[in-house]
Amino acid sequence: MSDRKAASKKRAAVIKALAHPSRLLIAEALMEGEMCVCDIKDLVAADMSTVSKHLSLMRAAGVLASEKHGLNIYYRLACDCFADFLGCLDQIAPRKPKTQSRSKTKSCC
Amino acid sequence: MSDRKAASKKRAAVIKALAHPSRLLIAEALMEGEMCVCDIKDLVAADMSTVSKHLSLMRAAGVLASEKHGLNIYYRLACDCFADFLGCLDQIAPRKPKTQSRSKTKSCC
DNA sequence: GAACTATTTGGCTATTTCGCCAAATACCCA
DNA sequence: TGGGTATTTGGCGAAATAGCCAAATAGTTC
Repeated sequence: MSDRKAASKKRAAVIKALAHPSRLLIAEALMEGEMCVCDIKDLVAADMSTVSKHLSLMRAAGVLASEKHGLNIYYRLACDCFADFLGCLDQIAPRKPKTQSRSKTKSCC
Repeated sequence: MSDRKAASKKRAAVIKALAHPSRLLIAEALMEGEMCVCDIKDLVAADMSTVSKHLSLMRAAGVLASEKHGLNIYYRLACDCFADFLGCLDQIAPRKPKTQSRSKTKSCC
């Protein structure tokens, strides 16, 4: 695979790491601060192994970092810049559907 | 599906719309200005129908808008905020792998 | 209106992703 | 060392996605 294509795929992988409802939820929660896997499991309400795989994927993409404290493993965002990332997302798809002040026509930016 | 879950899925869909090498390439190109489908087809070097489906998906997610001028249909970004979005991406996964000034260890933010 | 061009849609197969279960691993503490 | 807790990994079936071809559509020009 060409360098250019590999880079393109890597970049897409980073986005893919957030392109799933559960993973997006995790990323949003981690903006508040780090969490251990068991808490994240409660947050997304899925099987432990499913959550673990989501976290592994996100870490592999460079989106998350993890660290062990005592018995638990804590995950946190690897990058501060997600505020920008998610801010843009909010303009296109608001977090709370009912709170949308304007009409149904998507009025972005 | 609950409102909350639907919103979450919609938000993920927006990100998904960029989570593919070809679609990311298209979005990056459109930051320079609008393009017609045939030019985009040359850009991503794929079958016309494949490109069209990518574009439809991105428009459905609210990422792109389209307009007809003469014979051609022109697509453009529906939102200015992608600069932030992609700026964050650049911090995690640089556009050009070789130009990476630091060592291989990912030093984000 | 017929031929032509640009784009979209339908249908199909191949590939990838998802999420559960069960098993494995890692690590702490008695 | 051995039991216990937290997390990861392997495997599998189900669902979603990708990309090609062929056919349909829309709109233009003659």
